[in-house]
Amino acid sequence: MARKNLAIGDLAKATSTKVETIRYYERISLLPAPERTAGNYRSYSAVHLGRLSFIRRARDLGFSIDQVRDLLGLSDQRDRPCEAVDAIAREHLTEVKRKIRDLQALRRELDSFLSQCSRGTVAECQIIEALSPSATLRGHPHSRD
Amino acid sequence: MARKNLAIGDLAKATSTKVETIRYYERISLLPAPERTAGNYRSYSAVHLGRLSFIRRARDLGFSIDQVRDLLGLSDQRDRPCEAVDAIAREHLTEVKRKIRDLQALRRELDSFLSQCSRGTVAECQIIEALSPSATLRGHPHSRD
DNA sequence: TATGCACCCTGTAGCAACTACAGGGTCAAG
DNA sequence: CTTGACCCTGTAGTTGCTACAGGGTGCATA
Repeated sequence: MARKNLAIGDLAKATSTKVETIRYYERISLLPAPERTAGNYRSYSAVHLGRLSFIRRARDLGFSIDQVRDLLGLSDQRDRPCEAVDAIAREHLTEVKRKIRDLQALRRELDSFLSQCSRGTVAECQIIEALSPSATLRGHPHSRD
Repeated sequence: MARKNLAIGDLAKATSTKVETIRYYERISLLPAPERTAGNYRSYSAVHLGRLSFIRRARDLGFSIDQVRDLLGLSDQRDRPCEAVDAIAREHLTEVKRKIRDLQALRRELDSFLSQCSRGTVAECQIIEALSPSATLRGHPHSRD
């Protein structure tokens, strides 16, 4: 009673995934290999659709492939306590928070560089100046060659 | 009057860069190839030290290798207007802001998942539920196999 | 002088997570 | 029966390094 099987292109469209990515997921055993048609085409069932949707969603949320693999494994063990799931999500959240902090620090630095730009020549450019090593400790390199 | 030339390991220490990374930068023509000693060791001058420090700082600020290449090229054209420098920094800032926004959205989602975790079994896990495709549109997969 | 040992050399392969071919085969429409 | 859209496998490219393997160099010490 397999209702409607999907070719790889259909699955790709249904999940906004590239065909190559689906084959890649199969190669790394993230998505199980589907049946094949007489012409050797992959033929996906609703189970695959569900599984790939799960993967995509988790990937969109920034979980690594390994984390997704763990989450998938856990999601199949429905009677186990969900502490492990919680732990993965929590670990990921910590990572995300760290990245946000780092990027915000970065933004402040870039903001400050840009606000100081006097639109003169490169020689006076505060951005280049800021990137240059210990600007006050040396003369301008190549200043008179 | 070359004051003090550095072996690759010294340069690595001075810039908190791995030796392999320095050789990699040379291979991709980001850092110019230095002189060699009689024994074929790389011998770096203060110019290299300055250039690598610039590269590291820019990389720490999240500029891509190509952006760093552009910034380096511009920093050598000291009499040109610094608009191009400004443009690179501005473009990068836009990217950084976008990443921050994305990550904050992500954090909100993860926060909400975690706050709903009832510490029951995987079957009731809100995190898994949230990742699962259109949860209301289907029964539990594998629910009775 | 021999012998460690730390350092250096080249070249290549690996990491994540895809993406993009090349060089074919399949299938339905016209 | 040909055209075109799709599919197949396999391999190489992407970014920015990092990690070997299998050697050579240079200096101190026994």
